[in-house]
Amino acid sequence: MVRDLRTELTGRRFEKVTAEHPKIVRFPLPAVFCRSLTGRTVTGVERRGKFIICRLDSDDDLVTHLGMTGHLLVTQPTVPEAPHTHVRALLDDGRELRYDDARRFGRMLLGPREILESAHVLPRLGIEPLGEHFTPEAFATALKGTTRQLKAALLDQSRVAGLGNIYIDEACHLAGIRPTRRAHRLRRNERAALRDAIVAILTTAVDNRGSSVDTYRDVWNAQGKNQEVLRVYGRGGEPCLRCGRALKQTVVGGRTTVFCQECQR
DNA sequence: ACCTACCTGGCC
DNA sequence: GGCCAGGTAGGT
Repeated sequence: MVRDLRTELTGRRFEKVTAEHPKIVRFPLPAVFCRSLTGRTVTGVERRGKFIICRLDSDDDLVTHLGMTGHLLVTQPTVPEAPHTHVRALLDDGRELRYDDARRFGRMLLGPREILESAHVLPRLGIEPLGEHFTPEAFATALKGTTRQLKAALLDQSRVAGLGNIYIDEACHLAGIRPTRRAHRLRRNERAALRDAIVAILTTAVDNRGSSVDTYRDVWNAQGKNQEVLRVYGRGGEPCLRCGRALKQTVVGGRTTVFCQECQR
């Protein structure tokens, strides 16, 4: 999404902005948010964990988290709006940036980077799994000092940033490690395998333009195709693609979890 | 470190 | 009607 937004939005100016729900537009108040965004030009688009960051010429950042069901769409204004559209921003090329989110678990924030980071508006985030610093040593540090189950530790955004329910199950299966293991008990070689699996799973998912398991859509409202290559997520009770044994479905870290009792130890 | 709440929609 | 869903955030 960030790559597509970078292409679509960099150099574009926001002409007219409307926003309602203060639950979605969390900071500042929606009226101030709209006023501050109007007339601003996007200078770049970045990502940190699951946060999408649009850099503006005002030195503010427009920060978006999609939650479970959020969509950022770049569309012609003539296209009918999704039912739960909360933010609209008319662009200087005649198109519109829209945020819709049925469950309203997502949010948008606008302000100087330091303010968003300092004032507890944005949470503390851990290491970037697709960054150059995601070494076996850094991964070991991230998993050190927690007795939690491996999956619960990986869901913790302050340890590794950006992993969620789908890709954690996928990476654990690829690495042959049970998500129920205690995070600090992994052997060095297991951690190395898991680190490589995380990078591989995420890289493939991005190449495949995301997992449209349910409502995920890209900025042009198109589905990804990574859901077609998922190994375990959503396949509880079905045969493991590696060994054929029925995949086990349980709950780990409060989330539905699927793994292979044969291939994952 | 764990549990529940927050929301709507889709499925059974 | 009840249950489940890509994710936090806040209380205990």
